[in-house]
Amino acid sequence: MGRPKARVSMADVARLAGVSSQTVSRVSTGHPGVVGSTRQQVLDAMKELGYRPNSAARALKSGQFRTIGVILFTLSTTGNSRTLEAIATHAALEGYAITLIPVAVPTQDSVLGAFTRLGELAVDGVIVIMEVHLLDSATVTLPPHVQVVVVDSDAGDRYTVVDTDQADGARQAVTHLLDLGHRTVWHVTGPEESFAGERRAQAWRDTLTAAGREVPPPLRGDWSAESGYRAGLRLADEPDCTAVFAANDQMALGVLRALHERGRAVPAQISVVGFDDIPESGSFIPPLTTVHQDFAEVGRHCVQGILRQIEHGETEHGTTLVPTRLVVRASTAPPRPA
Amino acid sequence: MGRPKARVSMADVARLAGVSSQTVSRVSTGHPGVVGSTRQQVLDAMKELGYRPNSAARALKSGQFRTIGVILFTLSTTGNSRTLEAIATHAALEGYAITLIPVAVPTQDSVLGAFTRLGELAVDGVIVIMEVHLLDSATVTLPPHVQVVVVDSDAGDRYTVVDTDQADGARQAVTHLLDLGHRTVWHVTGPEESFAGERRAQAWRDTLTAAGREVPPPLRGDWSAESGYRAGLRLADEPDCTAVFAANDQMALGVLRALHERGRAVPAQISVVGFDDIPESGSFIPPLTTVHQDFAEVGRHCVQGILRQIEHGETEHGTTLVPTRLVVRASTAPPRPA
DNA sequence: TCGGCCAATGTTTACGTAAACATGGCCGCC
DNA sequence: GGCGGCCATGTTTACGTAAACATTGGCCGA
Repeated sequence: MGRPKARVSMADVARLAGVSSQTVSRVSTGHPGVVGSTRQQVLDAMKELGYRPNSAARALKSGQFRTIGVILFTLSTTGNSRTLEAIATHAALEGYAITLIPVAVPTQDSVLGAFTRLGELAVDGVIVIMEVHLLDSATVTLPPHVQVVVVDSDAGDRYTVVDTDQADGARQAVTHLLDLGHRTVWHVTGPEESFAGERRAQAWRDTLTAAGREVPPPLRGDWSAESGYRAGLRLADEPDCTAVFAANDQMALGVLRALHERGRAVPAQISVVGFDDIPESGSFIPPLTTVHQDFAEVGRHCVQGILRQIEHGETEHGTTLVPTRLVVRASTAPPRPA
Repeated sequence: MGRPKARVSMADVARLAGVSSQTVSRVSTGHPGVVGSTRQQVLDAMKELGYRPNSAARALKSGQFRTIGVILFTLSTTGNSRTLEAIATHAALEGYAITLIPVAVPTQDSVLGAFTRLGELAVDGVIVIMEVHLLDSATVTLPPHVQVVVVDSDAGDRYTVVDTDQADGARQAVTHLLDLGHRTVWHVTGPEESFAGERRAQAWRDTLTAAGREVPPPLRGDWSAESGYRAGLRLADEPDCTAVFAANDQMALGVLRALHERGRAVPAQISVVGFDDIPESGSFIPPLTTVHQDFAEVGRHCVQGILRQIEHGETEHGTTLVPTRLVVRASTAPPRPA
């Protein structure tokens, strides 16, 4: 296909339509003050030439890129990829594009690197999906006019933060098990760098304490099913253990397998609750009782929050918590009478 | 913080350093021909002012955005999000940014819409992660100079295509089961719009036929664990069924649950093989034998392919297949002697 | 009837960068 | 010792768009 010309500019359209390029600009941006017949001529010319506005020129002129950057460490956790998807969808709805800024390793340095690169990137705002104690605001210099929204953090005083209500979710999980009659609840935690994990663990501890129950030693996991399996093997050896709260569904899956291999029936002998409600959790053996996270809602709030800052200049920080909901399936039951 | 100035331009740096803005440009782009002492002055001035190059102006001048667009339908499948992650990582390595273009529904219209929007987006190339029979090249007008690489498609004659070697993976799965002594292998397919699913099914059929075995009717799934569960319930009622090949791990999970509920032991009575090797599959009950897909490699080839086109103008199309590998775990065994 | 005003459109300019071209000073060679 | 050439740096210009300002021409009211 012999391409007629590398790129078609407003000037080309203007020439063909017999108007000035400014009139083309007015048509292109939908400004008023162009009479119908002229507008139509311009539109025809645009179509004939296959005109597309040059976004670089627009951005240069307006200082706005209509783009949101998303910094994240990994897409391999359900939450991150689902949140990103929701962000992308809502941003597209508002006419914003998403630029992905992957950070190879979750260290302070690489996050700093991402923020630095950001200065050169064409973004109006940034959403950070990451544990934020990695960000030491004192050493990070954000380019001016770049707004930030953070997921999975407690930095609500410095940034706008959106997150799932981790604490309430954990509380619901533990309360559900206590209500069933379990004396206490064991916990398989996330990795210690994770704020989400930390908060789930804290709420687990608080709920038990508030109910006057003993707090068993937590078992440290790393979100992976494999780590859940290792924890499960140890739990299977705890004669007193009748209820487990795993900090995510993958680890719960590992716990289920360990208990199954050790011949500990779920839920007859031991009840298990997860966190996330990944699509597969309803197909575990047995189907998992878990805490549902609304990632779509988190993504929606992120975009909403960043756009409020970008477009309306609002800089009021604060934390938005998205509610969770316990989904009761078949992995929990009252404890077997001793 | 009283921001000193909204944005710092080369002119500002030039003024402070006492040089011309062109010299600043040369330092900024790393061009030779600037003597050490001058260079240092400029660098100092940049640092003092917090100068960051304006990417919009650069793009306008150079006609290159150093950005790759990724069109995809959903991030909720393991494959898509893992592939995207690899693409983002490799693109970042090459100094390219990734712009996400989510398509709400996988219809021809919305893909067309994405391509149209693309014309206005600041991208040098596009990677499409999607079933491509949705793309009718006759009606799609791509902006000039935008290159395309496609995942999950057979359009190798029109585009550069990168994909997992679906056929070989399925062949390995089926052969493994036949080698164990199973007379034939049942198949739970993906949705019919999926090329990947189609090809796995075709290879399953071909492998059985080539071995002179009977081809049982395939059971249609939709990638979800739930659909696998439904298929599994039906398979549990097939007295002849001793081996099942599910087109992905999620459906295999559903099959496992159905068989478990119906009291059909895996692998003693029925062997199950999946596809994808998601991280959790090693923690299924029992741990799943499955076909490992190297999404990282797919992503790498995508970026490599698109950059070859963008930077070297190569337009030779073709298909790159990334090899798969069977991971044998505990869900397969020889059939019980009749 | 004519001045003024508004609506439609045209002209100029600036956004920040970098290529292309221009300048000036110094060094080496004959 | 003079001149050609080259290296370091400066000046001009263009990329495509859109805001700000300028210019038409027609219509309405006094």
